[in-house]
Amino acid sequence: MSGEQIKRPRGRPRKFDKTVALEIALDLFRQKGFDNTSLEDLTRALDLNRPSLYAAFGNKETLFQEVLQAYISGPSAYFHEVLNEHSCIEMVRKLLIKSIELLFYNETPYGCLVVMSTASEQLQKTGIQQQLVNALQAHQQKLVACFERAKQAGQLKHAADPERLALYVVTLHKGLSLQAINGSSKEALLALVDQVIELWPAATPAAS
Amino acid sequence: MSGEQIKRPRGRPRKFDKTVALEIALDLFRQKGFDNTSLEDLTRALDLNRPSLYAAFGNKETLFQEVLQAYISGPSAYFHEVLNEHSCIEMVRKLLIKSIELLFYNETPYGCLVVMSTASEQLQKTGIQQQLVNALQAHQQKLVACFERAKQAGQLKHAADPERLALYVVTLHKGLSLQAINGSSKEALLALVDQVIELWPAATPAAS
DNA sequence: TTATTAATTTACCAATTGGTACAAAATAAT
DNA sequence: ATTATTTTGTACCAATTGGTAAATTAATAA
Repeated sequence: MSGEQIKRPRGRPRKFDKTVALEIALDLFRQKGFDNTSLEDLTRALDLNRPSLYAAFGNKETLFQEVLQAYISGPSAYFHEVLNEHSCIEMVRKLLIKSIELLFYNETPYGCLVVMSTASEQLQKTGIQQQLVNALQAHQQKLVACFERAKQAGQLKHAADPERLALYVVTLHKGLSLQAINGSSKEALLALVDQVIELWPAATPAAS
Repeated sequence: MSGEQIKRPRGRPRKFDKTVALEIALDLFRQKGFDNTSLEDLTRALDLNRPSLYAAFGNKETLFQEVLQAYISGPSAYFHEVLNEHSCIEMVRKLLIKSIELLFYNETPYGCLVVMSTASEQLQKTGIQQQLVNALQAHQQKLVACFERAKQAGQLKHAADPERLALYVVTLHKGLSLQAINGSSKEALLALVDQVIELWPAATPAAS
């Protein structure tokens, strides 16, 4: 029974698990956005008091950043995973569908962490907002690259403009989050994805 | 010279014009959203003190509602005007283009009043949010009706689903606002509209 | 047992929030 | 002139915000 002995740190042990704390905080931030999630909301949901939270995470902004990291590498990892799809129409489909699944992973649809915090003044003046925008734009550029490759490979209509197409997709992507918050059903949004796919400018196969 | 004599009210005259006050407040709400626009922001921008504002508008929520009414019947009147277009593809184009023009009517793009306030807890618990959502859904239904008529008139592909198409359009519409806030240029967004129009499932003319 | 380390708890802080009481000022009606 | 009416200006309020100081508790290392 000489199990893996975890080397416990020196002082009083933490009452809570940082990882699950981040998950709970994520849910809060997604539901209410950064500004509307108060320290009181956080400490109540995490069942710890303010100094503990500050000792563990610094302050509200740094907490948000940790949450954001967990969000990126966790629930919204699909964001980058889909880039590996071979067919670009399939990539778009997966991107949108996974986004919807994430929005509805809980019965009451949570918003998107990013979208729900776009209006935050605090995130704006601390530069976190800009950091987020940059990440989104980088992702958009990756989409452009994908579409360019797809065009070379003859997957897209020859008139297709990769740049425009990427903007089109990310605009839809963000729009989905607003629709979910504003009461569109999961089914309706999935149907919307079908619509997008049907309209997709895939190269028409050679005349039969 | 017996010009139209304006019957002045009884007491001390107002220092400010309610109409322009609403316009200024609109700009603030559009930039910062409901929650992040403080009473101090408002009174400073309107150059009046709090009691005056409260005497004239009730409180922050009722002020917002008046602003909203002014917004609906003013800058975003296009919202309903475009419904009168004969061609439904032209309607969609106008809807999206006018939306972009509104977002960029000032050099620094303001957000959409609605989108910038989706995360507001205050608007949620006062029911104003729901009221907004209802208005948007009513508008969406009008789009559905338009597309149904267009389909009858042979403007749309016979496989087109008016319901899905309407959701598609409003999702793009809301997405535009987020893109503007997140730094997309007016030109890029206008190009996006072209993209949408090119993909539009218009009925293919009879084979030449 | 004692010292060290790090977390918890309680209590507090300054700043900001939306909102208001009350007196002074400006106008019209008498 | 006086009164009635309405808005303005000053000063204030309770509640909430993000954040912290200091003492206490729980663990390990000596």
